[in-house]
Amino acid sequence: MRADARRNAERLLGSAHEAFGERGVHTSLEDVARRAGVGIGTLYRHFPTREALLEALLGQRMLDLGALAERLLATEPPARALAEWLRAVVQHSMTYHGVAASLMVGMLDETSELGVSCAVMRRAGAEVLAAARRAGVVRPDAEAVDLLVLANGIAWAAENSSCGQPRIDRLVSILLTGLLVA
Amino acid sequence: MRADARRNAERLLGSAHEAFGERGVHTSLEDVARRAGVGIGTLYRHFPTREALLEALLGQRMLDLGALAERLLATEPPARALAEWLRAVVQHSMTYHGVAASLMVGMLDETSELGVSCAVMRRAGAEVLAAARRAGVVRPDAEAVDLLVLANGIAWAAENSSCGQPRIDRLVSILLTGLLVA
DNA sequence: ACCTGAACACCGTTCAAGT
DNA sequence: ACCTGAACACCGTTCAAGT
Repeated sequence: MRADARRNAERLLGSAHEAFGERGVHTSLEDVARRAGVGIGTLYRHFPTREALLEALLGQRMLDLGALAERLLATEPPARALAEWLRAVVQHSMTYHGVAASLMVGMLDETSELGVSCAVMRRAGAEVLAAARRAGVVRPDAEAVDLLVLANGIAWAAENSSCGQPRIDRLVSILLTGLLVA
Repeated sequence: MRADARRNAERLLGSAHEAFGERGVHTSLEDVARRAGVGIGTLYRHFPTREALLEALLGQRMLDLGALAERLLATEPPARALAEWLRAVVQHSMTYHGVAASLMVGMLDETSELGVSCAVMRRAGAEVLAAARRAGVVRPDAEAVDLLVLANGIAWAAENSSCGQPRIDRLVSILLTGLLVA
C-alpha cells in the first residue's frame, strides 16, 4: 500500500473513533471523512461499509476480550471468571453509542461483517462457560450465545437512555444470579 | 373531526400496522401513506411523528398488558404472576420488527413520545413486583424498570436475528431465575 | 377543514476526472 | 494507484395551492 494511502487509512480510523465517540456510530460518514481531511470517496475506498470501519475499530478490543478470558480462567475460580468477563463484555458493548446493535447482529449472525471478529468472543464465551459448567456452578442449559446476547441487551439498554451505572451493575447481577446455580 | 378525516386516520392505522408488520417500524412513511391511499401530507397531519403512529398502534395493547397484570395478581401466586406477565411483555415488544428500541426509550424516558403509554406498563410492572416482594419471592433490590429493561433487551435480541423461540424462552427463564429467590 | 404532492433538505453511495 | 467531489438516489418533512 502506498504511504499516503496508509496514512489516510490511519487518519480515518482516528477520526472515526473520535466521531463515533462523540456522536455515536450512526454519525454521518461525511463527518468522519471531513475530520480526517479526506474526500468521502477515500473513506469508501478504505472502508466500503460502516461495519467495515467498526470492525477495524473493534477488532483489537475483541481480541483483548479473548485474552482476558484466558487470563481470568488461569487465575480465578470459574464462577468469578464468568462474572468478571461478562462485566467486561458489557463495558465493551458500550464503547460507542449505538454499537451494541451491530455487535448483537455479529454475535448471532456469523456471516455478518462483524461476525468474524465476534467469533473470537463467541469462542471465549464458550470457554468461560465450559469451565463454569465443569465446575458445576452454572445452569447446564445455558449456551455461550445466551451470555453474549444478554450482555449486549444490557449494554443496549444502558446506551439507550439515562440508565446509570448502578442500574447496569444490578442488571448484570440479576443476569449472573440467573446463570449461576447456588 | 370530519368524516373523511376520521376515515383517513383509520386507514392510516391499518396500513401502518400492515407495513410495520411486513417491513418493520422503520419502513418508509411514504409506503404507509401509499398503502392507505392518501398523500404523505395527510399522514403527517394525523401523526406528526413515527412515534405518534406507533403510540396509536400500541396504546391499546399496553392497556391490555396492564389489565393482564391485574388479572394475574388476582388469580395466581405472585411468583407465577411475575413470570407470566414478563413473558407477555417480551411478546409485546416483538409486535413489530424494530419496536423494542422505541419501547425501551419509552420505558426509560418518561417525557418521550411513547413515555405516556409506557407509564401504564411501568405501573403494572411495579404492582407485579410489589406483590412478589411482599411474598418474599423476589430479590429486594430489583426495580420495576429493571424488569422492563431486561424484557425489552430479550425482545430486541430476538428480533435482531435468527434467535428462535427456544432461546427466547431460555433467556426469559434465566432472567426469572435471577429475579426470584429460592 | 382537510388533502395533495411538489419542493427542499439531508445523507449515503458511486464514478468520471484528476494527480 | 490513489484521491476528489460532483452527481445521483432515497427518504423525511414542510407548505403553498387546491378542494
